Amino acid sequence: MRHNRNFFEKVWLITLQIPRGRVTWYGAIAEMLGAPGAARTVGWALGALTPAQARAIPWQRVINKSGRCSIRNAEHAPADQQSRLEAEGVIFDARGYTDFGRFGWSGLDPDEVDFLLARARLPWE
DNA sequence: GCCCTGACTGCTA
DNA sequence: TTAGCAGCCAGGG
Repeated sequence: MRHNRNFFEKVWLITLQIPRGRVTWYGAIAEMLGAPGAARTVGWALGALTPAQARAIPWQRVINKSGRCSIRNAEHAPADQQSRLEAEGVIFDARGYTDFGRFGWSGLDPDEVDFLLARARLPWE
């Protein structure tokens, strides 16, 4: 497949598809984009959102694979991300872990990703 | 093209 | 169970 968008934009488009009250992890998004080892780059892409863009992208629904919030951003602390998710109905235990079995997003099939990247627009486009 | 950075991961101790 | 560490990869300088 061939896309004109850069990796960051692809990450944002995928993130937009995560339903309210569901979460996924960095590596899962990287895998959907055909770059299984690029989990760190996914985190970087979300960190690169401007404050205005961050209001349009549900970045809080992407957490690390262990089920915890690992955000490191000047604008937001892990506790902020967790409370945003709790406001959507995601439950965390006392140690800050959530259960992918209950709140995990099933993700997109390769053909769905293909269609999305070819057709979807980012909110500010 | 080389080098550094980062909201990650999986393995080892 | 937690901590450290090396590999990971796209962008930017």
